Amino acid sequence: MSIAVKILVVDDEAQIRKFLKSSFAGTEYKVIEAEDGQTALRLAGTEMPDVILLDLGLPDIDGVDVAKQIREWSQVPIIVLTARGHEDDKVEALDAGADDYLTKPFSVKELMARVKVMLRRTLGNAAAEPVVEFGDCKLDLAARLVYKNDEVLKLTPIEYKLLAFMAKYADKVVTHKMLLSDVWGPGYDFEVQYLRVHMKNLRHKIEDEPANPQFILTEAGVGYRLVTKG
Amino acid sequence: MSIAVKILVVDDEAQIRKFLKSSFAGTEYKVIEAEDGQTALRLAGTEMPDVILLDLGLPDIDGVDVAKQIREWSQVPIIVLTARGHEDDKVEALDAGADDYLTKPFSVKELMARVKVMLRRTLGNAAAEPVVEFGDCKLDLAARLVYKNDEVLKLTPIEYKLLAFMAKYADKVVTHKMLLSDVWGPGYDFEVQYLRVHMKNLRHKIEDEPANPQFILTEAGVGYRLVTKG
DNA sequence: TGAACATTTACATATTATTTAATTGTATGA
DNA sequence: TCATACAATTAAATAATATGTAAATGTTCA
Repeated sequence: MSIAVKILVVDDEAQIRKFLKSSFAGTEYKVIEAEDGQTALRLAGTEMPDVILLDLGLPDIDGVDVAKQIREWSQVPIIVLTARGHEDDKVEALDAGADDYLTKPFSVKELMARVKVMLRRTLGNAAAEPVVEFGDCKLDLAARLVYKNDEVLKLTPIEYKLLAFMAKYADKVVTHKMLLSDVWGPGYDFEVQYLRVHMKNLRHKIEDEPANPQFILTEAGVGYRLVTKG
Repeated sequence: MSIAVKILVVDDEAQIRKFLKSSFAGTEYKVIEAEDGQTALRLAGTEMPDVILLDLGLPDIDGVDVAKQIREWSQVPIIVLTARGHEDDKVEALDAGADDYLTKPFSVKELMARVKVMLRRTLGNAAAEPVVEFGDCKLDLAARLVYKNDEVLKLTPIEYKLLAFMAKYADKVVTHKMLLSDVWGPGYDFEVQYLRVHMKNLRHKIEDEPANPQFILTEAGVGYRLVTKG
């Protein structure tokens, strides 16, 4: 990656913007700033950032709407920043198309890691691969088969659908709602218990240590995330 | 993919035609008949046979002339049948464009062999034959034949279509819907019971232990999968 | 008409999904 | 820090579906 990666930071607090800008100083990243939703939408279009860090508490437009509007024309990864106490918003934002979230206060280290993961998806391999790998598992979407150590795993239809959906959003957070609507259809948004049971069963087939999952991670109160980085 | 090999038998003796037809019954070959030269020329044009077995003693046109006329526009292999005592004619026929000859009486085995040689010459080099193997079975898509331990299996049309479709997607899961639409056509998407019955019958012909299938695997709630790799 | 094949029916078995309930883990405010 | 409420994991029971099978009934074609 020779050209600098452009990060759009959207936050109304100048202090936060400054903090983030200095955090990325001296790295391969270039930070541009927006202090409100209007500016964010404009810069998202003109500057073509590689990643957007979006605070939800903006003075003019609701952060969720900003995410929604950007998603209408762009696939740029959006990482949502929420303050503790306003955590309901993040689920809404994820449903609106955001890719990941961080709760303030967060460590720079973790932020960097999340940004890197997002970039690997978009810059690394643009074409959607028909095969997703994680650990010693391999998901062949074309063949509709899942392997663990080159042996075909026996998954039920629901288990497969759940895994395939998470794989589609590899390394990104998928909300309960997204999973429930995709697998069970509309009207099942609140049957979170279904997810818990099936995720447990999935983990027992995929994870080496189901009680300490390495691939299917729980995002408490939000959803799940399939980790593919090795 | 070629359909069954078509053989045009040209002979004025109904007994001979019947004999040849029964000889090829139950094989990959389909026999059509002509009892005189006129009919032979017409069928050679309309039916597009893959091989022509031509008796030289025809009531209306001289067999040699039939061969000559066909050669004016077609390269279809012509095997001439001559009775002992009229063996001079065969030289003439070969000069006229015939490819091979057999002297009556001839054995079915020899006839088959000669036909195969002819077919290899025309069809063989056309394209590498698509063959799918699994266990001790072999599916020859070009010849439309299925072997188990080198013996030809007798499959019904539906059974063959099902197997061929699964072979096309070898080692991948094919859904009930895919199979039903391909074999029965649109509008049969829900007749899963058809599949169950025919798959059971297929397994009884292909599998060593139909109750514990090794090749035609069930993907519960989804479809089936033909395993071709060990 | 008989033979080969396809469809339909009925039912035992196998596989999945859902529900329930007990337990453990985690976030958060006093 | 601790208590508390909520969320998540887990196992086990029950319900719902899917599958394989055999056997009866149609259908087609020579």
